[in-house]
Order: sequence, then structure tokens, then C-alpha cells
Amino acid sequence: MTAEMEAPGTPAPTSGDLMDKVVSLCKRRGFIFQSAEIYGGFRSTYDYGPLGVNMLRNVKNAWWRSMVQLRDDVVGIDAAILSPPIVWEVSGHLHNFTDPLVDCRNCHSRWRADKLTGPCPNCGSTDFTEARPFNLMFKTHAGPVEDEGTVAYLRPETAQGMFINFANVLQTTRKRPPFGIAQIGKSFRNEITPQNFVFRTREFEQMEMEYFVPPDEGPRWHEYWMNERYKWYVELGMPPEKLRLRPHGPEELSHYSSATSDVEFLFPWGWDELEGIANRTDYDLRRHAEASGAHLDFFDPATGERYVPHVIEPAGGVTRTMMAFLLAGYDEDEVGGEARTVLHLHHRLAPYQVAVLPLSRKEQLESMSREVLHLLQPHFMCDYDVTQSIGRRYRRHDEIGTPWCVTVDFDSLEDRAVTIRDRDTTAQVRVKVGELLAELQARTGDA
RNA sequence: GCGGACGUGGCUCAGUUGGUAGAGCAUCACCUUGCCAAGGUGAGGGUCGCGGGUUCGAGUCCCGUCGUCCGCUCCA
Repeated sequence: MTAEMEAPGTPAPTSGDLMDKVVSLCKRRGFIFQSAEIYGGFRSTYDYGPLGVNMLRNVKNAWWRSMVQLRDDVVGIDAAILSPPIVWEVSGHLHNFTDPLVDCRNCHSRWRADKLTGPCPNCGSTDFTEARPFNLMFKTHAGPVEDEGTVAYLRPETAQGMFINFANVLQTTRKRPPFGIAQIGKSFRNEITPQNFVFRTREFEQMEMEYFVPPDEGPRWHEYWMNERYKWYVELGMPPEKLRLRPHGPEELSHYSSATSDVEFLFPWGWDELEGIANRTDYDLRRHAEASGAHLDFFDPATGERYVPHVIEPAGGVTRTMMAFLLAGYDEDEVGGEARTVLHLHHRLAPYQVAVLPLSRKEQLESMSREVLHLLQPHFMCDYDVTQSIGRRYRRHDEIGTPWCVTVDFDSLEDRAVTIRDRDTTAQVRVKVGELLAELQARTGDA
């Protein structure tokens, strides 16, 4: 595919209330709740409910599967969230994540003090508030005494965990460039303005991979990972017309990057970032090697060369990815003249893959249904629902994206067969219980 | 943090010039039906975000606070 060049923030042709509908669905069905809601809520924090936690986990598993499990050149780690100030001094975050900010008392606009040389560009006033340093990192104290010596930071990105463990991983895995270290975990940024539901929150979860390559191969691998990452979303059912790759302009680049491209999704408010693929060059390894004295380079016995690898980093947000799939999958259509809400989610992302439904509450049906449930549970995330009519239960599962419903009816007691009902087509197929698992596994397309 | 709008049961909302809370949907139970949100009966659920003030009396007026949305900001 080719990268499009449209400006960010292009208005989306999506209906304005799609966002409201998805947010409402999330709350109503138990995907996402506002945190500390019974106390009036706590800004920018969200709790994931019984359905949300499944989907969130599925997003992470799908990423891990594609980035680690299916590759022989990438290994995973899980590094600490608490970290000493030196890590962030060296990484540049202590400096570059700190902005001195002033407010114009006249027009109430906000400016960066270090970039403001004269009067307010907005209104010409010179009446500013005092400059206050605003650091995006959460600071805390590790240990019983709160003094300068105990300062610790919550990581604002997971990436540094990979850099400071570079030598450890190299030594223990016998990997050699090109190879990668992947990590999924929480990061924290004290954003001035969290926004758009779970799109930008102060506590968030990242999926990052640092891919270490010989210095002259950076651009080639950058291109490679842009394409790989784009394909990942498409494979999970993201419509290509709602996805694009957008290269950053020179002025947009973060302090560590020589080139960055974003995978963007067409959110209801416009194109916005799901994932950034950055060429971090040798910036981080070199800085940490200098500051720590550790050898963060690679000796290639074949050529006799020693070099500091360059790093290509695909870094995605877990919660905004989940949100994008919810928005892309949300649909309202008609079945038999009745309106229904349906979430077209890839089976690997849906909170439940299968719902087992006895046609009625008769003892024998329930008993056989539980037998079917226990047959499927080791292989699929399953729900079991006996309440109210079968039609209502189909609609409930349409709304939360369950791809397949398995219904046990009165004939099942005689012929040992059940009905598989498909979410997208509502088509039904009769299958013997003995062949049910194989049939469902075939439908996933997963070998 | 600043400016603007808003905050009533799980959801969507109604509550008239201040007089002591309603509807639809949803949920649950029973009956009925037996493959696409059917019907009947009944039930649970709200100190109207929270705190204070004015008043004989506040969901309705005033102040503060928390939260949501839109702008300034940012990037997973």
C-alpha cells in the first residue's frame, strides 16, 4: 500500500453520534466503566468490565502472537514500571517531556515559555502568568523517606525497559541483529488534557517492540515494519479505507526519532494515531552506554565489526486499538425487518467466541447444553445464557460481537446435533455434537 | 490549568412561575411460546454527581467541588 499525505485532523465522514453509541454500549454491556464512578469518577481513568477485559486481552494476545509467537527473531520481556531518575535523564524524557508553560491573562491562551520571545501572538498582550514547569512524567518516592534520594518515576513509555536490558537479552538468547525485544505493559503520562474516552488517558497500556538492526539497514527495516504493522490491522478485520500510513514531517518528530510513520484510524473526530513506527537510530543505546559504562553494542564475528545497532520501534496503544475495532465494527442493520445492533469483531478479538444457548429451560436441554459448553470451553471463550427468548439472546450476542451461537433444541436430544448460528449472516447450520468442535475451529480459519 | 456548555433510576430522557420524583427501553421472577429483541402478571432499582447556602419548603435559585463534552495542548 502507499502512504497517503492528507493532513491530520481531516474531518471524518462518520456519523457524529457513533462515538456516543459505542461509549454507551461499552458501559451498558460491561466493556468499559469510568473509574471510581461511585465517588463521582476519577478523570482519565477507566476500568475494564467482564467483556472489556476479554477484548483487551485478545488485542494484546493477537499482537503478541504476531510479533513474538510467529517469529523467530523477536523475544519478549516484562520490565519494571518504577524506575530511577537516571533512566529518564539519559533517555531525554526528563528534559524533553518538561515544558515551561505560561497563560496569557488577557486572552487565556497557553504558550510554551521557551518558545515565546515577545508579546502574546494571539492578542498582543504581555500579561502572562509565571512560567510553571509541566513534566509529563508521574513522580513518586520509592522507600520510606520522601527526599531527593528516593525519587522514582512511573515509566512514560515501555521502550527504555528494552534498551536497559539489551545486553541481558543479547547474552541470554544468543540473538543477533536483526532481532527484536517486545513488551506489553502500562505506561503513565500526566497529559494536560486527556480526551476522547480511552483514546488518550494518563494511565495507558502500550505494545512496543524494539527491533535492533545494523546501522545502515535502518531505513529498510523501517519500511518493512510499517507494512507489517499495517497488515496486522487489516488481518484482524480493520477496513482498509479506515486505515492509513502517514509519515511525520520534520517538525513533528520526537526527540529520539529520525523518521516516524503513524498507522492512523479514521476516528469519528478525524484521522488519529493508533501506532507510531519510529526510527530511533542508535540514540537510546548510545546514550545509555555512555551514561552507564555498559557495553550496549554488538560484535559481529563474521565481519569483525563492532557497532551500536539502530532501532526500529513499532509502538501501539492497546486501549485505543480496542476502541478503533469497536468503532469500526459497530453497525446497525436489519434482520427480518427488525433493527439490530451488531459488532463485527474478528473472532480473535471478540469477548466471547461462542455462546451456548439451550432453546428452553427444560432440564434435559440445560443438561445437554452444559455438556456442549464443557466440550467447547477448553478451546473458546464461551458464554452460557438461558434467560428469555432465543431471538433476544441472539441479539444480545450480536451486540457484543460473539461470532457464533450454538443452540441446543428438542431435536438435539434425539439426533445429538446442534445449530450453529452465524453473527454476520444469521445463517444456521446443523452439526453433530461430535463434529462441533472441528466445525467451529474450521470457521476460525486458525490452523 | 483557562474559557464555554452540561450532570435526574443500567440506557435515553420528561419534570411547567421553587411545593416533598415519572416514562420508555433494559434487568429479575413466574406463566406462556419454542430459532431471530413476541405476550401476560409481578418485582427490584433514584437522598435528582457531591458539599454548603437562600427559603416554611430546592431536581428547580446562589456558591464551591467532582465529572463529561468542545476549544488551547498532545502523540500510544
